[in-house]
Amino acid sequence: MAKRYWLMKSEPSVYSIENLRSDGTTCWDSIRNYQARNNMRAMSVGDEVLFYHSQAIPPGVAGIARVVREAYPDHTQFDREHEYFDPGSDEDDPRWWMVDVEFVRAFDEVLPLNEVKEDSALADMVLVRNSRLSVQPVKAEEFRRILHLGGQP
DNA sequence: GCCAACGTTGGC
DNA sequence: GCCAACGTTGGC
Repeated sequence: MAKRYWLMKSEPSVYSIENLRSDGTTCWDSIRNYQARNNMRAMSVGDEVLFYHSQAIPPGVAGIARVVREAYPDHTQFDREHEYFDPGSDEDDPRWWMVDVEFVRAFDEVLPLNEVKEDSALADMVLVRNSRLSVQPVKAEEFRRILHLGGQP
């Protein structure tokens, strides 16, 4: 399977690219949206991820991560104490899944969403067309274009 | 804080 | 299966 590309959103006040830098690797838990979950289940080890800061000033692409573990059940759905506990999920047939990603690098500066929106080559990005989806596919040429706009080699 | 866009729930 | 009501996301 050829390498694929994705974009994953995180609120930096909760978990930023700098948190990922210091952790090295993290599990992408607490996703409770079927489309986002399906996208995570389609990921392969080695796929590259644009790490996006939402609810930030400015919102935008903050860096790059890489998938290091394919989808496995999200433990938080079974944790009664957890905010995203899901009483409807069966341990033998879990509803929610997550992947592990590792830090690759941070952009020197966040590439702001408005610059993405202004770039005609990126007009069809899911990010531009459906601003709500938190885990989304990115085309190879879109990924390359984002890196270019973000000042990456 | 507002609100548009989207997703989910539940009555019928 | 439709659709109104409600909830959430996320830019601004």
